[in-house]
Amino acid sequence: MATDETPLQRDIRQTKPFRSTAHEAGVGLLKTADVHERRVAETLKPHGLTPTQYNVLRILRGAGPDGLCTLAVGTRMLRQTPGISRMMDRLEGKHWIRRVRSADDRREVHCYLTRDGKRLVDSLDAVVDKVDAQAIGALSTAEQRRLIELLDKVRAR
Amino acid sequence: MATDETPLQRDIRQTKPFRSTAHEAGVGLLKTADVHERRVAETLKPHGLTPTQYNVLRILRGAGPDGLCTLAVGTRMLRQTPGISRMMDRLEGKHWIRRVRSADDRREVHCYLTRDGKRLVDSLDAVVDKVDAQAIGALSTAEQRRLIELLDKVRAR
DNA sequence: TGAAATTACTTGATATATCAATTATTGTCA
DNA sequence: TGACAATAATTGATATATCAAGTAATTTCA
Repeated sequence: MATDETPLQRDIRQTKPFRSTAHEAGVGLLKTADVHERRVAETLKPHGLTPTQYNVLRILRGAGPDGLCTLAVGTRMLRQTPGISRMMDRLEGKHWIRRVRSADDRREVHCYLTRDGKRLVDSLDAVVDKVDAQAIGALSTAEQRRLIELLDKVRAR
Repeated sequence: MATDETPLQRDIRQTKPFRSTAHEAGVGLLKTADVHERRVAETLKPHGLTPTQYNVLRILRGAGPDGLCTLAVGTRMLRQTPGISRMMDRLEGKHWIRRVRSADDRREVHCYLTRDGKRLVDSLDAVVDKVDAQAIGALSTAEQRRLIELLDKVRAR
């Protein structure tokens, strides 16, 4: 009475059935995110930055000319990133961002996109949109909305 | 004409609307996976292992007494892990796995779970099942199946 | 056969992630 | 006020990730 192999089982070469539907969904979530992030990483690679770096630059672009202090960037990131200070060091080293200690609260360090940084992120919009369109485009718009909804519920827990 | 803020926008404190539904889904996927993996990591932490280490041990348990050679483990992992050799070094250092150079093909190194390793994974089944049940349990079984299906499609691309 | 390609790792160098501890600054409130 | 707590960030130590290059064993096939 062999049940049919699921696509996920094939993807991770797992011969035994999943212990529960919930477990299969959890595993599928992690595996799919890994696949998706790698697609994005591959796209960004020729431009010399990682998904995390790209994420920071986009956040700073969204923040506009006022910039954002370091920890505030951290709370907006797609992946929790404890080493954000050092990450900023590297971004500053590449002249994509600039940092200034805040005048009103001298504990804070405000981060801004430089002209170079802005130019870089802007130039990446097209290619990144394309990855999303291709990868997520496997789903119809209605399915995409359904996926968003289901993921919202999982996070809300 | 401010559109309503989506749950994802709140989660990543993003004020601007997403450029496309596909992009929102991609972002939601990565964010949700990060949240989920951290829940799992938190559960495993008191037992002294990371999600990746746990993944390896489970794969080896599934492989049974014959074990699996290093690269075969790699293809089964939830996250692509180029540094698998060194990861195995560490697992061996903790006496959770054992490695033997294969007799028929001396390029291969077979990895097995030790008794300690087996005992450890076995002891973790309950808690890990519980995280999945709690986190993914935000969805009904039908919704879980739908999620699995949608994720399958994204990976298939 | 035997030289060349392929496979299965291993190793070195560097980037990033994680956690704990530390510093500087600001907020709280007895 | 002034001690104490809380906040924002940095730093040090270590684990893990990534990529390129190297090594040893096996295949391929002219």
